[in-house]
Amino acid sequence: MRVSNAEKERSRERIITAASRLFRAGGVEGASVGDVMRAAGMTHGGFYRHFEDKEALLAAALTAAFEEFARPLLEGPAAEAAAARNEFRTHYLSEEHRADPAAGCPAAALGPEVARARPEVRAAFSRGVERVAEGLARGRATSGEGGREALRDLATLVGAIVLARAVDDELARAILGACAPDDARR
Amino acid sequence: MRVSNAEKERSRERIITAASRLFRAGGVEGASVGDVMRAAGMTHGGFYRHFEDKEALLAAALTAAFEEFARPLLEGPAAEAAAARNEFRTHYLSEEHRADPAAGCPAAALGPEVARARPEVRAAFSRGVERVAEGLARGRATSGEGGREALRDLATLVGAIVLARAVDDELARAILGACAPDDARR
DNA sequence: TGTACATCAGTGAACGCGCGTTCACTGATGTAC
DNA sequence: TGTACATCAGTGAACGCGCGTTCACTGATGTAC
Repeated sequence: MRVSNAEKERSRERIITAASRLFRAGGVEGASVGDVMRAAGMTHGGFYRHFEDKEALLAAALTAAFEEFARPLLEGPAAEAAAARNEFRTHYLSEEHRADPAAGCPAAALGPEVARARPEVRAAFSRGVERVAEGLARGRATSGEGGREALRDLATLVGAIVLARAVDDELARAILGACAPDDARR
Repeated sequence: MRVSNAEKERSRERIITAASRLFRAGGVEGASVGDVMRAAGMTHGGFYRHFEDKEALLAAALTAAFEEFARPLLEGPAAEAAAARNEFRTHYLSEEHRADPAAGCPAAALGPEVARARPEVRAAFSRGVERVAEGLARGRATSGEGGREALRDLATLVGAIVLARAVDDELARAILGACAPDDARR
């Protein structure tokens, strides 16, 4: 039975939200279209009324995940940007973030899979990375150097959590600790 | 027809070498057991004379890939450790490494998949990360600080290449450039 | 505003396909004497 | 060293399974008048 346009839009949002969590948790290949639709409260058949194919959903899920993930960096007043950045970094390198990829950084969870995906998916990922880097650059040197620092910071964070999640607990703690700010300079 | 023990051992090495390349190139799920065996010059049925299952092969492939990848850092004389480290870093952040994951860093190519794998696989990955970190720590401060720096360097390298491979070319260049040593201090 | 009809969101069965794994078989290799 | 037999590496067919995607169908919604 047909549902209203407003309800269709709500269905679409539920699908994207579910995919954004399930893909980050288990990888794109670890969550089937059926899994995603079930998590969104529907059956699998209706999926193709919303997306061309599974990879189109991945693009939408990445955009949503990055936007949500970068929000704390981008929404506060400029004067508090440095504080927001520190808080972001601390959370990023926390045991909670390591243990909960479903709500965590999409770049760390899906990078290698996106590297093998269609240009459309890579484009969504690129825009997301730019958003996070933009957030990390706020309130920094206005020259190109601020952007450079932001990108290097982001790379360190992503690498740290990718490694920490794949290694045993002891080594993970050493990695996360090594990448944490060790003084006020950072 | 049965083959000699020596030939069996050679078969095993070919399987591991093929898997180590194919898994890095396309992900573990992107290369089937049949693909690996074909690349090793055999048919799929014999696979289980060598490995319990596909994940056991992943553990072996990770060990081999890390050992090969860390070798340049570990084998030279101690006096040249700093130079080897710089060369390693430069190659790591190069366009060649970005374009050729099959011969590249196993951590960057397979981290997220390993994070979801069995303890046996995670253990092999952990030992590999330790080996690379050991290589990066050679000739550095003997205190704990040298190891800390090595781990942070490794995280930056891994994150940079994970991001660079998933984003478009222009942003990739910016990321790799931002993580490259910009003076003799690094 | 009301009516008649076209549209289409969601359902659930079905499809073709590739996967990891198993198995019977072959015949060369390993081993016990 | 030679012989007889057990072992087992590799082959290729077959298995069960889950996947992405398609499709006929239903009936509520959207729309043209």
